[in-house]
Amino acid sequence: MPELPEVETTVRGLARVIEGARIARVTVNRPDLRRPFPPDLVQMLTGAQVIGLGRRAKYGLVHIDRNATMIFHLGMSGRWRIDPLAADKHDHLILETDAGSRLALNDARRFGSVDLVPSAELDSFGPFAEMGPEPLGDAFTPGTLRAALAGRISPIKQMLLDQRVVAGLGNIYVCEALHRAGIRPDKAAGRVSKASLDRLVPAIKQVLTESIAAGGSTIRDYAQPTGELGYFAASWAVYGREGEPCSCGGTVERMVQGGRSTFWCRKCQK
DNA sequence: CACGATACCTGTAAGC
DNA sequence: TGCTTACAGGTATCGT
Repeated sequence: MPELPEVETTVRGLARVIEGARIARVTVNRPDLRRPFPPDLVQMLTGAQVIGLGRRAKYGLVHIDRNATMIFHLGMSGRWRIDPLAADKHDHLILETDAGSRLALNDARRFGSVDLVPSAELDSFGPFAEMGPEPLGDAFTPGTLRAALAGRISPIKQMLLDQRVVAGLGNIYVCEALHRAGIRPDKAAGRVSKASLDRLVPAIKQVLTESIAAGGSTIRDYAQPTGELGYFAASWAVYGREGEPCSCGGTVERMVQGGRSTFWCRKCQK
């Protein structure tokens, strides 16, 4: 999926087109993604004005003037297409604005989701209720991370993917941040030194910030809503680079943790 | 409760 | 050219 930087660039792209606009027409091409669409989705969106966009972790938020918020998740393969030139069989939900723009939520694998909640109840929306801090927020510090990891024996890689520890990281940026901080991905989370966590937190913030500035990471089907590519993939130091040289002179390796690929360098990650 | 395995779904690339 | 297999940005759920 789209991890945090890709959702952030998606939300910014959508905002340019729908913030302040009224949704004139809603088309639902299938009844569900991972979950069924909310039964009142079409009724609530049709005629509503979009008053603002937002993001929580990897979820995009579309606030409308009916005290409601549409929450979308892009799963592994989701993306919004703005004014697509042609229809695609995976365009599942289409919004048309009164200004004539078309927005298509496209998701081949359908691991994504769309929910609708009263805006006042956002914090109690299921997935948000137990979520950890935003990695780019002030509440995410070496101290809070250290407290969250205390006593945990799972590998640090897997703990960073746990949205209850920190919310918004995915496979790519966890690999990249651990590499930047020089930490072995399979080290028990509770045994990562304070000095390492002091490097890890800024490494996470930097890699996310740099990726957002580059427009995210384009892989396969991810693109910003406008169709522009995200260029951060060119900056990956380890992700997807098995067998290639690491900048330290070592070699990037791949291992499997929790059924997912981890890319790392044993020479500079200890 | 923590943790690992599995399921969900389609597309693409690699291997034979 | 098929056909088969492995793998892909995530998360929910179900075992142990």
